[in-house]
Amino acid sequence: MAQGALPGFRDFYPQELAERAYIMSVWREVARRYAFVEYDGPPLEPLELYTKKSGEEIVGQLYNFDDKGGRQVALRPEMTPTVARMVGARANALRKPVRWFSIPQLFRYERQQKGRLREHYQLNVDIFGEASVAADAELMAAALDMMRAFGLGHDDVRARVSDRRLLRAVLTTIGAAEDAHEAVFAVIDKVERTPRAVSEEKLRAAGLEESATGKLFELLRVRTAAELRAVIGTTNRALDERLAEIEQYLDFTARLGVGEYVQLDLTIVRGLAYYTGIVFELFDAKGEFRAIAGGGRYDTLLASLGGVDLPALGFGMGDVVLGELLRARGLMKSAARPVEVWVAGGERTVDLQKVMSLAASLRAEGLAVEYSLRPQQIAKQFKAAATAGAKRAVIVPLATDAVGGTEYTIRDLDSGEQTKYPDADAVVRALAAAPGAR
RNA sequence: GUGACCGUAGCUCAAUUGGUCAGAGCACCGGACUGUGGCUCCGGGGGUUGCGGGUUCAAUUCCCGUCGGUCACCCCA
Repeated sequence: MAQGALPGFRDFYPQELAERAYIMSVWREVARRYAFVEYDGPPLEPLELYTKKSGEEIVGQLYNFDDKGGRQVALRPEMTPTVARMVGARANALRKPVRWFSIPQLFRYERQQKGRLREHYQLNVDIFGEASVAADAELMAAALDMMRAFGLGHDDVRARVSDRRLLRAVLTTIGAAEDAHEAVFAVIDKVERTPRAVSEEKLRAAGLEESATGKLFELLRVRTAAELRAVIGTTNRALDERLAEIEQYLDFTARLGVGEYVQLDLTIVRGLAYYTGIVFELFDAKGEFRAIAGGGRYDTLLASLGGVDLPALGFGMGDVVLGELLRARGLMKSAARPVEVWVAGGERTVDLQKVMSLAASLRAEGLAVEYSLRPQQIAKQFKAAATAGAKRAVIVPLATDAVGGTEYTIRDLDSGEQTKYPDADAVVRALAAAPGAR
């Protein structure tokens, strides 16, 4: 067996690259519709950029090394620190809100598994400088419009939304002490893949009363704001504020046309990281795959990284899980550009020369042209044209003999329809005038 | 980092209880088809059976190690 790519890394053969290009083209197109503009940063960053935000533990999960100048560097595992730096550096000059997106290749030194490699391309969409929930709704709409653009309807994809501040208010309301919240978050984050008895035990250890635990499990099953209000029963000012906000958010997403995808789901916590407000994850409705995308609001991150104090929110969407889902649903397309015209001619070098001249003229018109690089039987050339997926073929008359006449023929390889032209110029004019040879 | 399962041509797989078992289909290349393709027929290239040891008269088939793959845990992108 020949040496393959490193574990967790991918070779992109033309077919796979065409699929990747398709995914990226959809990302870019929808991002454009939402007026997000593209940026990029360096794939290699100072190690410190990541340890400062996530602590030293993260180093075990990074591709890092000392460069020849003795600097500690790392292949970027995420884009947020980079974009935070970039925005911070020009915060005053940028028109707010800042709407940026990027499609970086990210790296993570971790054992690979389904939907998770050591490298992937991840769309990052962020908004900086806007604290309103309208921005949260806008972000969600962009993510879901991408799903729609890929052909994934609300029967295929679910957007599960929560809000950390809402969850805190809920916890307080049901009687969970402030200092137990973090521990409760951790339990909630894993509640779906943990036996209930285990979760209950952990909640008890965190100091929750039996009644509060029961209430919490009820609340985690809630999927609308109205249900939440009904289940929790009592209310208070902090809870009211948060409920009003999430309700407005849900209304906004509906106004933006993606309401049927969105549901409230307090089990969504998004790790333990830097999120401060509304958080969300996109899943396939059947629950076969990992999260397709995830994100939320991180209003304090820029300031904590030593930059400006700007509210911020964003989401990431990787190409791996999305690709798996699209393939499984028969929705994967390819951005491959096929051969538009195949030029066929006789079996001698003089014939090949005529073929080359015509090919050059057609290429000058912008057409994708291929031909047999060595003189061969015309049947063979047609076989090659078919295999290449060419849309049309041009048959060049023999250079010397008059067999077959002196006219050029354009043949539609799908329909078999043929048209004759007196000379090469006429062929070029005909093909250049009728592009769309896809 | 931990655990389970798996590893035969580019792909999908076959090879009786270890004994001509290294094969088939697809793909690729060539020929049948000396001015027209995708069909058909024929032929060809390509594998030290992931790699390295061991057991045995004999291993693809058993054992160990290693590398790789898949899945789960950890963690999260």
